[in-house]
Amino acid sequence: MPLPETETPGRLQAELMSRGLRMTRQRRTILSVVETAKQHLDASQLLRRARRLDPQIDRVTVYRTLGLLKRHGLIDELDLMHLQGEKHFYERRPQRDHIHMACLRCGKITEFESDLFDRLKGQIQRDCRFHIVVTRLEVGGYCAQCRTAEQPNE
Amino acid sequence: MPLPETETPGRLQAELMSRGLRMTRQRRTILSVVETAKQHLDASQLLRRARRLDPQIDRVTVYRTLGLLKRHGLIDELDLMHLQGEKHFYERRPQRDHIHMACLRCGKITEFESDLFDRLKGQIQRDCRFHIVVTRLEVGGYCAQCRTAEQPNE
DNA sequence: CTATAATCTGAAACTCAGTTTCAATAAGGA
DNA sequence: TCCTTATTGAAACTGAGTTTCAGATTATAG
Repeated sequence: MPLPETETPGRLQAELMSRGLRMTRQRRTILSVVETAKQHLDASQLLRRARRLDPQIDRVTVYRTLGLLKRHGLIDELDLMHLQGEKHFYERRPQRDHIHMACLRCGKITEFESDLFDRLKGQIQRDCRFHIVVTRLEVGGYCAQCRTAEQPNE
Repeated sequence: MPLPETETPGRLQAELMSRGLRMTRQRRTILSVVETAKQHLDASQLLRRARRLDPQIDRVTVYRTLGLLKRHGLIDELDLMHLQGEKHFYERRPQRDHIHMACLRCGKITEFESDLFDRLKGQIQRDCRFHIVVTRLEVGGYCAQCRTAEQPNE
């Protein structure tokens, strides 16, 4: 259930430039990796890919650039139910929020958009007088394939 | 917006016993701390409280007991939007799932139950043929008090 | 009421993700 | 081009959580 990829390449760069941030060689490289990623990547995967383009990049620069993108609301940080340790995964902030479902058996991550989710966020803003900046809905369970297979032994 | 506290004390102990697990002095102590906690506690807070009751308890036992409770679905692990580092918080699994809202300014955590959330989970199970085991919906933003105060400087 | 076998605990060492520090470097406006 | 300021990289550090293993404890069988 892949979502449509509608963002134009170079968008992150343009966003950061327009906010008066310096565009360094390292940032350009990291941003291009984030923009072209087809799956959710963690910091070390991002570093590895950035180093293929520019072997001199340090992991500390990756962390700093991720922090920058987070603070500017350009990417979202995911836990994906901590299926694989405590690391975080990143994705460009989508036009419309979606839900991440993580299969506890096969590890597959599925994304899902829903009107009910949009309405729920509206309800939170109204009923709790809470101004939403970021949301994270993660669901752990068993996907259609694994549901029908044998059940987990614990 | 505190939720009603309806669980009976000793419930966690009874649950683990009935599943054939050994009830040690340390586990009893840690479970009683989890059961009587009025807020979301992290592992080190839990350790400190457990040590007031039994100074010999080691942090490794706290982590192991938390893992046990998680695996048995008796507690839920929360990130609370990583407002205070990377640690996790714990709460007894409630009868009905709720949403955690974290104020990015004052750090207050608010809980919220919603029919729309229940319906959304139903939709996920049906439309995605996904068997839900655990959900985590966390929302970051500004609470009613902080919304009206000056806006954050970044 | 022991003896026994399996489980649990504590202490230390370790892992892993992420952060801090600070001197050297690079960006971009004057 | 110069100059100020932001950014980088390398190393050391932090903090949460895990592994290891010998010794202690539990539940149970006799």
